[in-house]
Amino acid sequence: MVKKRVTITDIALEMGITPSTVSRALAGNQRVRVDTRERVLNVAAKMGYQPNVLASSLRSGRSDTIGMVVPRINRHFFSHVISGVEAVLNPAGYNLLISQTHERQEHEIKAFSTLLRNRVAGIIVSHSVETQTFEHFRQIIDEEISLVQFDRVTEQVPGPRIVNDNFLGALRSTQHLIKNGCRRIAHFAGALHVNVYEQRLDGYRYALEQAGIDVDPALIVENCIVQEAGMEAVENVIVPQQVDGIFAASDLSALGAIRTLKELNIAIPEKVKISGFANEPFAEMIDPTLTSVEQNAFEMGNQAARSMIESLGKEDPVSEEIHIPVRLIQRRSSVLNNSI
Amino acid sequence: MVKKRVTITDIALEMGITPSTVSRALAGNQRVRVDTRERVLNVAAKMGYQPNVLASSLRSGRSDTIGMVVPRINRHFFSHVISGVEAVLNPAGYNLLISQTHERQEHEIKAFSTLLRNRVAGIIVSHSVETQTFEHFRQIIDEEISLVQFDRVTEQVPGPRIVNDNFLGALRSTQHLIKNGCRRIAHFAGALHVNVYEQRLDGYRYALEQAGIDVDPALIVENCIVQEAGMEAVENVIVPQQVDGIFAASDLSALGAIRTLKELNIAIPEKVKISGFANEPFAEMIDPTLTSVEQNAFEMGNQAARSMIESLGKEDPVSEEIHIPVRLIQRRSSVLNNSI
DNA sequence: GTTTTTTGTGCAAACGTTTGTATTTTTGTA
DNA sequence: TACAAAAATACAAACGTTTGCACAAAAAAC
Repeated sequence: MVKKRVTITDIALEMGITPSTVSRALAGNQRVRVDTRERVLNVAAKMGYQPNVLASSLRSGRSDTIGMVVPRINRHFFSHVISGVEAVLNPAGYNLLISQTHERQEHEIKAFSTLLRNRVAGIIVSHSVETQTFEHFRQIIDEEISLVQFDRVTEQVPGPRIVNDNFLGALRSTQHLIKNGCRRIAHFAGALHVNVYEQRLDGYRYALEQAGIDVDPALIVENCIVQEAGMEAVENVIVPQQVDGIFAASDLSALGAIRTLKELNIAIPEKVKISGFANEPFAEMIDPTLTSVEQNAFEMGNQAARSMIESLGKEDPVSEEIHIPVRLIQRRSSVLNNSI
Repeated sequence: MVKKRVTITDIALEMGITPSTVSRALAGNQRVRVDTRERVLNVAAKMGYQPNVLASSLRSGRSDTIGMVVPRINRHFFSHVISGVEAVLNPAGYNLLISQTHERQEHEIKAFSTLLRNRVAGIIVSHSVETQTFEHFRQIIDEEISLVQFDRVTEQVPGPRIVNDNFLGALRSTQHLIKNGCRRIAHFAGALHVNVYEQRLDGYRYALEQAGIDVDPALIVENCIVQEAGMEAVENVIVPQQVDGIFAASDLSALGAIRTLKELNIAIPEKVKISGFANEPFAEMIDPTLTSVEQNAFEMGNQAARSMIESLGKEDPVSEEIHIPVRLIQRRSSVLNNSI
């Protein structure tokens, strides 16, 4: 099904010179005369030459393809990170090979394998929620392929980690609820072995402690990040425990809570104040609008790409952690008066 | 930066056999004895062998990488199509190389070039909004690379086209407004050189004609697909023209209209009924909830991938058009009583 | 027991580049 | 004009596979 394509040998034959000269001319090598370079470029263009990246990478041992492994491409946050990575990598001459894990470690392992087989120069990854062991990173590290982690990361693997300031976001968010009069504040947490949810819980705890409020374990709802979980939590925790504030680690569970509270005619924000996390697009569209912590996914992608490019130039990976600032966006779900 | 990796030659040396036998064993070739195959597999696993796709593709002339070109990765619709493509392609052993055009034809051309250089087996593409000429598809066609178009497509390029049933969606949507009592129905259209928007306009027109309602050009607002455009259109068209129904080609412009109408205290759906297109996640979250035409992006991706795989097996491309069914979802923005 | 067929391996070339080294051409200098 | 130095080009090997063909050993047929 594939036609034969024009190669540098074809160009060389056409011009009566050698493939090596053509190669050097195309590469902009200094050792080829200016006018021959221009002639080569002309003939190449005329013949519709497209360099064969496979052959080039094979011979040179260099690759301009970066692999990216994310839980789900079609999640708002991740698709924006991807976009941010692409925005930096493409102009720099790199391509992106993308795999999704669907939150399965098994798929993560397969994805790594595929990327290694494709001889990517580096891998940008955010762990699947299942991922708690890291032996499958061994091969990447052993083969000295640059590795950049973002969002869901671990210190057990070397290389740069690009993360949101989850702790600060949670801290500010909880402080905001306290400042607005909440005293019994619940937390909808995620899976606590994942760094982002652990840190959000820490921020929540710290805010309470600073304010002299006891942390009540009964008010911490684990694995509460989807809408349905938020709904159930209202029945099981919010109402029985007489909660007056909710800091949700996810906008979706916050949404679930809002919906159920509205059904029960419990006034938001009068009776219960709510803030979420991620500032999903719907946060400003629902009624009441949802206070949330904005995380700059696009910028996170930019930074991940920049760290990757930097890593590619270095011998040994630097295991720094880079924080992308977050911002609390106050909306009606947590503020009484109409001043916002 | 890249360590030397284990090759089939290393395996062959280790076992005292020949690289060709190793190659055949790994490929599952019949001509190699069963027990040697198993021994090879064992040694390969033990040595941590990862086949070099570059070398393999270079030699065999075959590629298991598919390129995908979309306007924007981080748009809800496209990210779901990508996900759908991936869901079919990955299990079939293909990889996805993704580029975004940011709606620029110039980037589309560059993306094609990149994919060709990477010797992809096929390209799945949805045009940028700028794309009105198609010479840059020439090279893809000439090199006999499989091409599948989706959503934004043209008949000027051969190969399968996977599209939503835009006409039917628009027809049903407009009929729905008519059935609910609207007589002066405006249409927020997109760029009419793009097939999807053209077809939505056609569906709108056809519905009016069938109902014996004159099509008033003053009620057709072109290039009205972002929120701001919807807002402006309320001031410029909806109010002055005493419109009682809006069929928007985009949920975003519908949202803009809703917001401005609410500001002007014009009751929805009592005074103006509205329906959008795409069924974005926010459609069921805003107030009032937005009637919209659901398009199955994930399924569209599945189908695009299936068509691609099919194309790869064929000599000549079949230029069929495959329609993904759409569904009108009735919500409060267009229906008076509470029965929905 | 010899010949034919089958089965399993090995050999070597090829895919399209890049790149170290050798060779030729050009340039500069005496 | 001759000669060395510098510049430009050519040669050939290599990257890691795949694959047609040759070949040997084993199995089957006579």
